[in-house]
Amino acid sequence: MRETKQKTAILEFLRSKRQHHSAIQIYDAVREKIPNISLGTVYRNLGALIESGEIISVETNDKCVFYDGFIADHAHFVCQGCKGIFDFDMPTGMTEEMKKSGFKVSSEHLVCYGLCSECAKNTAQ
Amino acid sequence: MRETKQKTAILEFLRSKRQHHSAIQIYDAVREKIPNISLGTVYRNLGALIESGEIISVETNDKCVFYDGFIADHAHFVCQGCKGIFDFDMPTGMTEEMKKSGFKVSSEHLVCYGLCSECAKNTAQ
DNA sequence: GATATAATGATAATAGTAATCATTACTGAT
DNA sequence: ATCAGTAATGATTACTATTATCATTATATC
Repeated sequence: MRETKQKTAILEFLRSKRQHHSAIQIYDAVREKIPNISLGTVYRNLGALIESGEIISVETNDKCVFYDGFIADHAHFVCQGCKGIFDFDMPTGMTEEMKKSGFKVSSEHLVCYGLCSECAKNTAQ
Repeated sequence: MRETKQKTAILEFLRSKRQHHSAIQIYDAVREKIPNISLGTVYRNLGALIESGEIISVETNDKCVFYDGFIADHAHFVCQGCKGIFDFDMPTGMTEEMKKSGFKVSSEHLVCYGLCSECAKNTAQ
């Protein structure tokens, strides 16, 4: 995998923001640095970066995919009110049962849905 | 929500098989009973059944969506070898941290990736 | 059974992502 | 530093899964 300014810009953007971004959001952000970057290049690099383990992706219920440059094991919470994505520690001891069955777990994706503290406060009457 | 033979057939199929099926697989299976059912109807009913909580959906890494008529809380394991989907108990005590933060958790989706016992055995040299 | 209307089948439309291909630009050897 | 080989790019087209549209059909209520 060669070093290109497009790939570097995408990775730097994802690492600079502790948030989750869709492919188009990344495209828009990177275009400020590389105005003529192609959306295809963004998708190609996101795929390659996932493949190499430099970023991860989060798929939410409504078929949206978000990319995350923070790769330490963590769970995601999707707020159905404000649509925000929040990080949480991954619960431990989760894969015990699977390992017992002889399964080799290479990654685990935990996404929870509900209301964040703010939205929960506002909907309570 | 009205009772239709299309909806009944979809739900019965999903409940009869303890496996996970994509929309097209469901379409093909139900077409044996209702040959002229439309794929749009399948999608419409799958959406409605998810909405009403009668089935659940599992999104895997490679953008495939599978539907599951077994709705008791459980985690999914996707084998990257044979592409099979396996069920596991959902680990307990998982949402403690989220609840402590004032978050209201309504559902949790845990998908793990790796190799099932069979595929792990075959790839070990 | 007649009526109201939700759901259907057929089709077209959309959105997100992947493939194509000529051109550009990294990288390693000279 | 220059060059050659080739991986990655931008522009575009193609694809696939899903959703919307709409006239027609079938379900539930009276």
